[in-house]
Amino acid sequence: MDKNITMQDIADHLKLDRTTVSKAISGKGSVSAKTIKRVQQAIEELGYRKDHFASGLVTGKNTVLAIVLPEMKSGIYAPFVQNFQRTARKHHYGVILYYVEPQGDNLTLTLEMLKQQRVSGVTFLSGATSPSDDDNLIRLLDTGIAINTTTRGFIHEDIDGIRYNHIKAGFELTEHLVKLQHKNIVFVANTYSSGRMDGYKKAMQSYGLQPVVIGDKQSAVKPSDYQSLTKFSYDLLMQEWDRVKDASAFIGCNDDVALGIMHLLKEKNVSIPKDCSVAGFDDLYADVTIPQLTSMRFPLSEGGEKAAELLLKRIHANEKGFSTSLLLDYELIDRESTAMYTAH
Amino acid sequence: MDKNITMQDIADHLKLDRTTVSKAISGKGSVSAKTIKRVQQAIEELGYRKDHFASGLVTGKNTVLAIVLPEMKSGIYAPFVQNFQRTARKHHYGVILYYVEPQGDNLTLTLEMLKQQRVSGVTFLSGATSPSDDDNLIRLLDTGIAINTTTRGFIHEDIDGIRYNHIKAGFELTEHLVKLQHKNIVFVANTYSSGRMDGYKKAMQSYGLQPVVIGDKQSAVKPSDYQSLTKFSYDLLMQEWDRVKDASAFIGCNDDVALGIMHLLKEKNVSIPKDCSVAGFDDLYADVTIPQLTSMRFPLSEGGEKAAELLLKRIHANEKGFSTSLLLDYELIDRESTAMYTAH
DNA sequence: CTGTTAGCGCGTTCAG
DNA sequence: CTGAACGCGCTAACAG
Repeated sequence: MDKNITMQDIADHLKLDRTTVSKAISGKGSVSAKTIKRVQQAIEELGYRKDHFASGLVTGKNTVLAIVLPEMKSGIYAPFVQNFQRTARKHHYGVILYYVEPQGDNLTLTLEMLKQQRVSGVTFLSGATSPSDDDNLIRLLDTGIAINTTTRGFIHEDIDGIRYNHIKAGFELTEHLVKLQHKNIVFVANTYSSGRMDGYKKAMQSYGLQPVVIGDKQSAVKPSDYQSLTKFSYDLLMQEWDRVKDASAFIGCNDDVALGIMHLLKEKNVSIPKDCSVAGFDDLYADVTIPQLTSMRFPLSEGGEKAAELLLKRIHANEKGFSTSLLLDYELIDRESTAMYTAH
Repeated sequence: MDKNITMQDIADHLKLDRTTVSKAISGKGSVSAKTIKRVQQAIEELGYRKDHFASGLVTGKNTVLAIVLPEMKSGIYAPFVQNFQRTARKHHYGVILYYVEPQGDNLTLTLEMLKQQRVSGVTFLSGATSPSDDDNLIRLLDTGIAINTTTRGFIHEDIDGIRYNHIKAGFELTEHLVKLQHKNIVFVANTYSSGRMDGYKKAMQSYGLQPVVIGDKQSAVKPSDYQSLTKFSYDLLMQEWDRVKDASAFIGCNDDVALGIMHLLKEKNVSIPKDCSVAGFDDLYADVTIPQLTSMRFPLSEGGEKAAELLLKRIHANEKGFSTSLLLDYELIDRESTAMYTAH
């Protein structure tokens, strides 16, 4: 009754061969313009839709992309996944998700499943793979699958890369505060010193200001002792208070850290942003802080979109030999926690 | 060279017919125990792995499950998705994700893609479908796909449901505070009065205490005026302060609201939890508050696991005619923001 | 330009 | 119990 109609059906209806129809649709073989028209019309009439799945069996590629991402409790990758899917959907591609345990051994299984499903392209998110997996990724290329990664260095000329400009983000946020007349700006780091801090230092130096970083190296308070970076930065600031209490602005190396700063300042009755400005990175908690936190928004949504686009591009125009590398910028989201410096 | 070996290969190797091998593997037709052994051995030897994709073309079902979820910026569903995938992977099923815009019209496209991909089962998350879509879901059943939903009422006897026990959660959290000797417990609601509030009221009454709810109906401060529930609850409490300042405990109808409460209490120099306890629901921001917030953890991870299991169960034992309905419990996560009541 | 002949890898009839 | 035959829906190499 509601049976799906196939190429055969439209071939019968037109007294043609199914393969001719196939060519008319794909445009691969040579078909007369007239029959192409007829086929197109019959397609409309009968409401035919090509079965990509069946087609996948013979071509070896299904209209599906995949994301491989690390198992984490945070769910931080949600915007990436969402925009990746949205972009894929525009091109009528589905999106399969594979989680891998960092340091786990299920990447192998994942790669098997990718192949089995005839996935056309896959993005490996930062944390899902390490350099030791690179050989496997390169081997995966032989199956004709499109590949890219985020936050990884160059792996292969046929693997694209998406990176984030942490340094520029650090620079811009610092510059923003400098332009608000702040001079005494403290950066609260983490033992893992990312490019964000480098950007901060660069900005401070280029404006002739003295960088002050706490929490980067041998502070008595270590983030590894905490399950929460917020509490870490709170305790850190508490301990280093004498050293930094004259600061008119704090930058947390991420929003968790920035929140710890805010908590401590409130406790010290330092008004934000009247007496002191606070800013962070990632833009995760803007809506749950009072005042709302100024933050450099991590371009995850954009990343998802670009990743899918890169895959699609490789799939449709399969030129080989050059890896494109995208460097995505953060975006300053200026909210209530930062303001013009005022002397007291 | 590295060619995938097929049933044909193992048939050749055993001088058998391909279809006999197929039967030996599936156990459907009748095959001698001896040849089954031989086949199993050859499978090991040659490293054969069944191609589920190809098999999907003939059976009409691929070893893939799907989740349909609403496009939202929050990414709250991440734990659900992650555990769903983890469960699916155990059974060698893949997971396809489809986002739909609430009130958008791409659900139709999504259902088409589900069918095209020969998805074996699908979970529709709360917010992705509304009662007006039910006819489409029921029609989808005809394709032999397994279906369940979360936070939806009964739809069809062949569609399972997962629900969350909001009332019990409200009750338990309130009871927890009562057992800490609190008597004056205020519930900060939202215009949408969920079961959480009902549970609160029920608990208060059953302990002979007077429920006090603010923010539920005609308060001058309306959540719709805010993009952030945190700011809403902060302002609300500010305005109603005279009425509730004697409370020894506050319950926010979710963690966003609870954070607004915390912010205001800090500003009023009410010490948490010494002078006043605060608790919330969902357990989203535990690690970024100081003190850490006591909260009823929303069983999203469990939901993901159960949803996948329900699908798998329907797929493998295809009995029809009874819809199972799961009611999942929240879990009290007792942290620093709640403490025994002490008179001042 | 069209149709023929072969598959892709597997499942489900039927005879033998 | 085994094998032969047909089909899932589509693509790709040839001939006509």
